[in-house]
Amino acid sequence: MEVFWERGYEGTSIADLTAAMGIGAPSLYAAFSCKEELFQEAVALYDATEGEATNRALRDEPTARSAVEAMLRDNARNYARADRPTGCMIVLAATTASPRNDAIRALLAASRQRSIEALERRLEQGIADGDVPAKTDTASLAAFYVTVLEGLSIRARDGTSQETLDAIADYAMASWDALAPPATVA
Amino acid sequence: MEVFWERGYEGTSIADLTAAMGIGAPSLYAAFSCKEELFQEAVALYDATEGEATNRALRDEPTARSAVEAMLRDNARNYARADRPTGCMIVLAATTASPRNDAIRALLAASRQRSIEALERRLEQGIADGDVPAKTDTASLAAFYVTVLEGLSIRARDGTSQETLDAIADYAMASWDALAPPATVA
DNA sequence: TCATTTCTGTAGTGAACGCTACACATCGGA
DNA sequence: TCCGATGTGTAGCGTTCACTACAGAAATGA
Repeated sequence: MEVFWERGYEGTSIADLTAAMGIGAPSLYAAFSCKEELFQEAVALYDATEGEATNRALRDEPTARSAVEAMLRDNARNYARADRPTGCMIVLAATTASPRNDAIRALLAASRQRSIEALERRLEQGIADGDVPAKTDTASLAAFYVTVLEGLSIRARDGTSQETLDAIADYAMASWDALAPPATVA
Repeated sequence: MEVFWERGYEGTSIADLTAAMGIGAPSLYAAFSCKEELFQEAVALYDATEGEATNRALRDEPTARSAVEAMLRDNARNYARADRPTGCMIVLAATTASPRNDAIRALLAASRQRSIEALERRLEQGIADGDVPAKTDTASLAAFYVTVLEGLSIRARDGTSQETLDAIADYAMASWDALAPPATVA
């Protein structure tokens, strides 16, 4: 998973993977049918581990605002960690691809789409809870915050410091306060 | 340039390029010494053409706010155009790479860094002009808007509609109004 | 018209790709 | 101790990669 995360799908060879695992190619193919299936398993592992920060924020935070803020900040902290690849694997590992590998790109695009939809549902829950204005365009607002989150992955991969990533999250949350100030909630 | 833009550096083969150009490999190598140099020329062409929207916004718009807004909206419109690859080549063509091609990734990262610095200088000009609060952290604010811009490339590549990209730009500008309202300018 | 130069299409280089056949080592159960 | 099964290392499969030698076509200048 970490090799795919660091180098992307097309930038990772089977030799890279077997070297990282300390096994030979036949052992790898005894466990996974092909490179594509192995990548899918790596994505599933990534979702189950690194994706937990976002899931937790959307599930456990009391308000939609704090959920969005926690999603940005917790991921920003994870993206800049020095002990592993920077940024988000789902965002970085295959932004472009040869037509032969377009299914891989589409797989990650679908995962990103699910992130938008999960945030959108959380915003709708906020409307139901009364902490988000009823007239809010939840689809667009969810797209905005996922856009910032995806941009943070590029920033992190380019070496932007965690302090700056946090400042970016600040600016993004300022937008929330401008559009959905608590005072206007019924 | 369009092939690299669509498929990325590692996703593009010499055969893809010669097919798109309608020439043979020897003709290509008579004009460019290697794949990497050809890519650099494609990036230079991209900067000179597609980069003009951002340059124009930062150069010709009267205030820092309108410059940022024009940068986001003009690029958002370009990113979603149906007659060519979606999103920004500089952002998408090599977010990750094999160690062998890391120079390519670093080349694009340096170009992205220049975008942040160009925006930062425009914000400083806004302070000098009096349309940006003097206490503004120009480095962080520039990083924020470039983060949104880079996120828009991911969104565009995932097929997000131009209307939604525009709405995302709206939210990003709402952040400006929250942090740097015109009323507070001296 | 012809010699010279420039270009291009064919064909193929060595290396790296994803993937696999096969012999051998290792190990649990009888 | 022996046997069958499982798993691994070596070696190599066919293909594609970036890149090039070379011969013939096309274009240029006298």
